[in-house]
Amino acid sequence: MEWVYIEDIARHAGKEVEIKGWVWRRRASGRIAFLHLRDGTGFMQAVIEKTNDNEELFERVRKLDIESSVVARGTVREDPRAPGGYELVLNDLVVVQEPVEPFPIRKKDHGIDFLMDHRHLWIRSKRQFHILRVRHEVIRAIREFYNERGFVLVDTPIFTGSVGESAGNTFELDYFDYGKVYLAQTGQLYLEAACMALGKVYNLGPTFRAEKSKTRRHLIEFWMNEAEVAYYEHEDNIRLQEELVSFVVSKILERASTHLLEIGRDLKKLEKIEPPFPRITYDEAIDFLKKKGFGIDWGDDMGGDEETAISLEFEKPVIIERYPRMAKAFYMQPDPDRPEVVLCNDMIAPEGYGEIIGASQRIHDYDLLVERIREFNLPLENYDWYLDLRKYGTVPHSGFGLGVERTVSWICGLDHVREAIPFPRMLYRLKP
RNA sequence: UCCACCGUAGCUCAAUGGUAGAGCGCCCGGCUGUUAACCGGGUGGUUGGGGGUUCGAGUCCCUCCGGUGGAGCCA
Repeated sequence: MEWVYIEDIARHAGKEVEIKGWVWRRRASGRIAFLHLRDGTGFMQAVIEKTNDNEELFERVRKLDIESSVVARGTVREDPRAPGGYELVLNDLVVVQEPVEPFPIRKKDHGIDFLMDHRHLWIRSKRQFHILRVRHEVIRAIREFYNERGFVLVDTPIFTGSVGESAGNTFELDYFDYGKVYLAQTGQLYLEAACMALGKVYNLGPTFRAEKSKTRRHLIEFWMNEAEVAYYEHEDNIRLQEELVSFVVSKILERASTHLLEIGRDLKKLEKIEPPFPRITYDEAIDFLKKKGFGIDWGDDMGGDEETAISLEFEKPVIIERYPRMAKAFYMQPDPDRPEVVLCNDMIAPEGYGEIIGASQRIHDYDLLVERIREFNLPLENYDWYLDLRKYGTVPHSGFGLGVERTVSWICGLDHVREAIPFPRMLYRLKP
């Protein structure tokens, strides 16, 4: 008998097949019983009506506990009463294992603490199934975007000898007798080196921030996609970001809209996402926030509430550009017309989802970069190889980092990034 | 690190300082198409730990532990 996956079931209507999976739900009356099965690719129901010939099977089915692993055999039947339109008319069932005790996550309300403690089991639930499938499609679309445009994947290291941009907030560990090394907060400096070798480069991997942040937008370990392009300037950079985000959203709508609908996402909001995105300068943002009554002055960085207030003004992601240079990282290129601001931008997702991209044109002039490193009181010796890049054929270049979980969270309409990654690492939460 | 809130049955939550309860789950029975099935019966407690106030504490106070949300910082 042919083993088929639930996602392919429609192609097997009328045929006798085998499904290998788990019992998701069970309902039974005196004469008819339903088993809702899942197999990792989807959910479907199996049905059995009691007859003179199948009493033994019927009794086994109506007593099966949820999360029993089973191999179910039967005929695929199209039926409008079945969720999904197809069901399996059972004629045989092999139990691989029955749970040794009742599965803890049942059809009822659970608090987040309980669910997080049971994350290894929680991911079997329907909502998590759909979210993790969307995450998979988001990452697939990101890779596709770059690959179609001739970018080269450059995997940047997790262990780094020198600190990235800021000295605090890094995880420090012992590296044999070499001394201290740090877990990467960003691969940017390496991508800057790589773009001088390969032109257009990107990475996609985990990054680590030792920040004691406890908010719906923060993870300690999160996945970031970064891109860096030689000869790209500020405007080229923004255009690339708009195209990336629009591409990802359109691919999700194309391939994963059923998942989004299952978790209650309003697709109309995503269908509006196409370039160009609205743009405001930092100056305009500050004026707007002051009018809204925020106690913020020119030179201050924006917090989550400020970003949310701005994002709610637009239906698409909004680009905020040209921040004061002292509020941003040392390596950002000054605006030639206004040296007090830098050629950078953030991209703020709609509906209050916050910053999903941080971007800038990088300083390519050796002397200016040295001056900035000194101005920010950073140890010059840590940046020896980074400065080298400015000694040999330096060119303008630009890049950005996209937060994968925040993007997934926005696309899915989640209320916390912890559901956008299979096993979130959060403050004081490392299990499972 | 700081601020706020929370911790009671397996889970989600009630309980004016005065006999610890409900719904769901689970177990048993019933039900011929269920969609969070339904109906009947049963099961269920060191009220997070310690100390204190009080005739009496789930409730008030102190302290510790754990959790959630937020701030700062960022993707």
